[in-house]
Amino acid sequence: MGRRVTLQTIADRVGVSRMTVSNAFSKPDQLSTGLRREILAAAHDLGYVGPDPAARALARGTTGAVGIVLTSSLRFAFTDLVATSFFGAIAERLAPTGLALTLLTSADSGDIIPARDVAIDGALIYSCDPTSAAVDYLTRRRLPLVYVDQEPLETVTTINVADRHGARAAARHLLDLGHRRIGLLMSGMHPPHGLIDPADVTIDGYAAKQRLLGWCDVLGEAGITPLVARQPGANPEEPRAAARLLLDRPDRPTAVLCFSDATAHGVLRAAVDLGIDVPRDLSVVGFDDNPLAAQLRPALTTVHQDVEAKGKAAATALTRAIADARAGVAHVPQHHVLPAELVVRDSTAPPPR
Amino acid sequence: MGRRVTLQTIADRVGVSRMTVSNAFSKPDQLSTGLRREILAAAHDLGYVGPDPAARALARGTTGAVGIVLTSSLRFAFTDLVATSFFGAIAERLAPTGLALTLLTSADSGDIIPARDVAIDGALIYSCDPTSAAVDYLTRRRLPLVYVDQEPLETVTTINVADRHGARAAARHLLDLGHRRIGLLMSGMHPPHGLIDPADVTIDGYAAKQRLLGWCDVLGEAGITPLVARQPGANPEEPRAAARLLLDRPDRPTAVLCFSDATAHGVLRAAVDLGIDVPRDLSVVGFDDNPLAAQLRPALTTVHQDVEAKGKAAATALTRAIADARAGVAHVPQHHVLPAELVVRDSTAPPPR
DNA sequence: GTGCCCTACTGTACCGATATAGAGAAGCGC
DNA sequence: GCGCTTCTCTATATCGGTACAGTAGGGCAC
Repeated sequence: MGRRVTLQTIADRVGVSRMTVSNAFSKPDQLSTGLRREILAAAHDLGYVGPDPAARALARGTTGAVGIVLTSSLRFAFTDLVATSFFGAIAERLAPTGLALTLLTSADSGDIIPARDVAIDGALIYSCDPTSAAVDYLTRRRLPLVYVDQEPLETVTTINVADRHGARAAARHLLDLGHRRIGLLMSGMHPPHGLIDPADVTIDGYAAKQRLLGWCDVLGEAGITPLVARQPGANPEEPRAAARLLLDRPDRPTAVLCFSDATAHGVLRAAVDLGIDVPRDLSVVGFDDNPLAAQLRPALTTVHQDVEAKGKAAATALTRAIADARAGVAHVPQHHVLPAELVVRDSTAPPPR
Repeated sequence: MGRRVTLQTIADRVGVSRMTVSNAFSKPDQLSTGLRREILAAAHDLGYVGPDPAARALARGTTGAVGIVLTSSLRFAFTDLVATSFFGAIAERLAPTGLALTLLTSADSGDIIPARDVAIDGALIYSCDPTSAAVDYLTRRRLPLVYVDQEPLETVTTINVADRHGARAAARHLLDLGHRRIGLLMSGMHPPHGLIDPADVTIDGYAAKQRLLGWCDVLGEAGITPLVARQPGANPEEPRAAARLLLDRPDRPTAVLCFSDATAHGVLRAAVDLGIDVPRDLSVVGFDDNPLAAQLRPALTTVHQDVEAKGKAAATALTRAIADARAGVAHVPQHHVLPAELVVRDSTAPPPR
């Protein structure tokens, strides 16, 4: 059985040095056209496909792929419209650079840590526990990193959305309409679930925390104590159930601020179940302005974030960080904050009298 | 400036051979606990993070990542609910094996071909022109491959859905209800668009072809010539416009068979625009049974495919092919066909008289 | 005490490329 | 004819690991 075909095989066949064959593939301007043609022909003849990516990665020190680390349930990452739009924007932005995108899960248990074992040139850390083993490895490996929707860290480039600002605007909007009994509907995998004290909210994720803080900034100032419910987020039916914790009660809120459009959708459906008219009897505010928000009925008042721009910014920041690293230049961490703006549609109105 | 820390650095420090250090990380049972602890401590001390993935990939011949090749617009791949659910199912299935998933685009122009330059252990070929350069490289590299929703090829393991069968069921359902004037709404990026002859349909993708064939099998048998419209698929507004080509005419169809639930959604919205009642005045059948189909109003009659199972089957087939390759066993190509079944909901009824 | 196995570790030979410096020939100005 | 640059191509030294075949020493059976 013949050995595998490598550069050397071709070099021997053509009678040139291995380096020249390498150049024929990787640096065409380093050799004469004639010889190059001859080499490529011989390569084709021998069934050689091109330089082995793994060997090239070792020799060059670059792999041509960047990672994106996801902690939260994979099911969620691919079900959530906001997440998928974000991935799409990144992939699209990365395509012309030739970088592939590798999905790295960060299950914290076991010793399966792709982030440790897969070769990449840099990574995006997205909606991911920053203390996870995966992030730890990447950091210690000194790979170029960009944090997205994570607690800002001085030393790392971050991309964030003005969630707190947006949340404030949402809360203020309800106050301006005259609402005083206000419910908050949070999302999060870990207990406690159900009706809870705002102070007890175990926060999952930086964005969730910022949104809650934003609401409380405004409500607190107005002396309002909201009613808070919390639900595990992945399943579309769960928000609907959680919403009833807020709606099935005599002193039910006249308005609900939701962690996302998906949870808001659950509230709308629960309202239908209960015969509560939105916005006449109940105002609902979402978050994200995902593609469905405008199509819901009533169209959802929500806080818009530009996911497309977020993906673009993340991809650009990462490619820049990688370029800096390659050039040996010290990378100066940057901190982008993208706007989040209230979009008033048809799901909010003054409270019933 | 000190050199990078490698296994050798640690070996020198501890006074053992490099191989022993390697074993401390990769084969713990090959050395005594005490020595191992000492080595790991020294490694930690020196800031060594673990074996370099690129070097390991070269030495071991495996990378810990598999690719998924996507041709169709990336925007589409991340916008389409069917595609994203599929990715999710794959990622979830892959996670416990420790394999990461690398998204490989196959832009046919230029020499940016991640599939050629990124090291992977195997790949899924999904909704992708089988003649693309990316697929060609992967094939010639003799990487384990699995084709999903592609024209079956004897020599490669394939995963397909019984699209043609499902399409037949959909068409038969309309005939059974009594429909005779039937429209088809196809999706495809390439011209011609608009109202076209079924024979002129340039097919994009194997699935599209199978669906069209299935419809025509049944309609042809019944002596019915359908009215066919075609639209570029990515944008949610486009089906709505294309639908009007079928609906804005005196002899408008009493029923429309749609390439996907997304296009069916467009038809439903066009019907609303035109004041046409579904299903009283118009029956609409989708394809895929995506998560939204049941939530549309009226709930969509459609052809269900189990995307979750498709992802599972794809991931399993690929990991098996990779295992076979590693073991040096000849891989016997398998051809899975998953069921596609009609789900009758509220968007179909007998034609108006 | 001899033979044998087992454990723990070592030495050498790759894995398949690229970087970098430099050698030899050709072209050019003066 | 001399020196200089340009164009091609070569030689050597990595890149950072892992595989595999040993070797040395200790324990055990008989």
